[in-house]
Amino acid sequence: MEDVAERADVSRALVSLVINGSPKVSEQKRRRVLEAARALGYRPNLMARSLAQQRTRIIGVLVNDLRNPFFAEVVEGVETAAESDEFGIVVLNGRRDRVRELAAVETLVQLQVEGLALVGTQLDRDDLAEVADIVPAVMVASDLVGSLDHPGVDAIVTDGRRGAELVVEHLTALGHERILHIDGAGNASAAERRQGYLRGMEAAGLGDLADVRTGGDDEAAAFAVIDEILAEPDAPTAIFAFNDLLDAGVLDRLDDAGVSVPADMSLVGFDNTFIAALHHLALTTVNQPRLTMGEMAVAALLERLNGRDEPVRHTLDPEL
Amino acid sequence: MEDVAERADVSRALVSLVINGSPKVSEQKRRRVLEAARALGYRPNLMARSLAQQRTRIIGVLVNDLRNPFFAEVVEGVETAAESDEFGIVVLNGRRDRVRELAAVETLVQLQVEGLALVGTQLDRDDLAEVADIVPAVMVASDLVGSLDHPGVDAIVTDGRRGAELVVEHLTALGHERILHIDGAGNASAAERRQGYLRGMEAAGLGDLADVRTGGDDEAAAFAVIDEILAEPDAPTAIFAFNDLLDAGVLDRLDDAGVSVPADMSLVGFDNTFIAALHHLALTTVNQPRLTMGEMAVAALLERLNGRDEPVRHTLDPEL
DNA sequence: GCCCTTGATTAGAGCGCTTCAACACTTTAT
DNA sequence: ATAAAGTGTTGAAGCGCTCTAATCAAGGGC
Repeated sequence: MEDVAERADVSRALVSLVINGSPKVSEQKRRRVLEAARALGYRPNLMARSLAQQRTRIIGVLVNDLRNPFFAEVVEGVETAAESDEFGIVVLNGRRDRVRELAAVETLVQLQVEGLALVGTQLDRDDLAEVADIVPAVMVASDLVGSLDHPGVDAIVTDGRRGAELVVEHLTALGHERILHIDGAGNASAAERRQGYLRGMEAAGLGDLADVRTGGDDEAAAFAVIDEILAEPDAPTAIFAFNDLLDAGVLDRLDDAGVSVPADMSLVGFDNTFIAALHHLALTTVNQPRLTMGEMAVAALLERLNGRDEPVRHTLDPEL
Repeated sequence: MEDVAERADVSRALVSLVINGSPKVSEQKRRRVLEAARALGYRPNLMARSLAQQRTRIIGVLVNDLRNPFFAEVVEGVETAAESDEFGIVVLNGRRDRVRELAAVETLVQLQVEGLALVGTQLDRDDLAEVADIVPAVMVASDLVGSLDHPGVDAIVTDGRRGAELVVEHLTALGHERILHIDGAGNASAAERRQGYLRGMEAAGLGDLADVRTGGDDEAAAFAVIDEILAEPDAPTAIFAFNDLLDAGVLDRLDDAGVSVPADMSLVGFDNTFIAALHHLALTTVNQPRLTMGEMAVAALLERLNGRDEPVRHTLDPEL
């Protein structure tokens, strides 16, 4: 910056004004500075700028699992919204490991992000207690584990309970009674969907046929469960899987076992990822408005930055 | 930091030493400082640290498209490798837009990243000319457009030509002759695979049956092409799609048209994403060692940081 | 002709940290 | 006893930028 100033024969302060597009710089000097900057290949140092400015204009995004297309799309929503508000984002990948998530949050805070978007994370209230006092945070697509709100944490979620109920209603309408649920094990959204399933079964008068098995959140998690189920008497006629990824695994294993879908078994997933849309799979699934969720998350953070103090919780309606 | 120093009754310099785990601090003061830091909830400011230290320990990652599981997995490889070398990564998503990619590179440079991993990007030599003098860069899974090397840019690629040849060999071995290729349009790896396809066809004595159509790199890109093909006389008996995503789209559209795979049409993709592995699709595809590629990229960058000056180019072998 | 305003420019302090050289204090060698 | 070497600690400069307050030049009003 010093060099640019010297070459343009102005002060460092003026270079700063030009770089930041201040209106009170004469056209003549502006040109001189820009020319000098180009000639020297000058690039402002974002670190130094942030330090001096005491703000970074960065939103930190922590994702449960980048390989899950569902989360990837939520992140895209966050990214577009942030971009249009002149914010940058830094994405860290928790890779389904809660400890890694915790470390990532710490990194982001130290990076001085101005807001924290937690996409599908498994963090609980205590994990965020300290952090939420420092930087506004918003949970997206999963809620604080245990549902104990923190006044500094907003939430953008789809109603997983309702979504699961929709699934059960759909299947019972098709005449199914033995409907089994393979859940998301420890995944942050698992409990909610499980509850919705159970409630749906009750409501349909099928309470004692309700059957929940422990699954997970990727294809591999389905294999053991399916083998187990098929070996039992009274196999279900329909399976509701925690999410599309798991559902795809279920489909695979059923295929291996010669069970054809939907003739011998109905299948429903959750998230409406592009996988479900592939005609060969044609999985029934529950849609969550991914991009919108990402955008709403950014909106929530910006409101916080503009002074809002009470927590906000947007619950979106799922659709079959 | 000042506050911590005061509370622990030491100088700011000593706090710095403790935080950075310097060995030459007495156990007693180390304890006092850590205690004070905890009590005050002190968090080092990464921006300030980087500024003072004149290094960030951050690797910038620019991805062509995060929604493509192939790229997501390469990024995971980069991430794990970076992590074990005590580097952080910042991921930016180009979303298939070259202009956005260019802007992202600029952002990363201004962020003072110490290395640049360009995953599947469409940038060319000129785009990087300036940047590559400042910060080491490595192209992953795609090469500089035009293949004009830059001495500051390394490359980790799979041999797309060979991969495409493998595909053609596979299909001809099955007895196919009318093998059509739907390419990746402007995608960075498209040209190479196209060439491999053409060469393979020549080698099999099928040069005049070679037929390349413009596709793209996502499912939607396939629709129009398939409609077109099916309307023509002499439809192909096999299709080689640019990548798995496109291939899935091809499969979908064939399905719509009542063409069954593989009975009426053979299909091959590229990348070996988990999509191809789904039994219901069971797409034949060409594998690239994604995680390894990510890890090699980091290794290449670190070598640069340790003084290597000549460019390096690792070409990995694809596998059907 | 003087004072005030307006607009453009600059000096300099400060952002939170690291690090080098200097310092005080011990320990060891002579 | 004294010099030399080693430990642990600190003062202060500096990283590249921003931003406030001060300075300067040029009109405009009286």
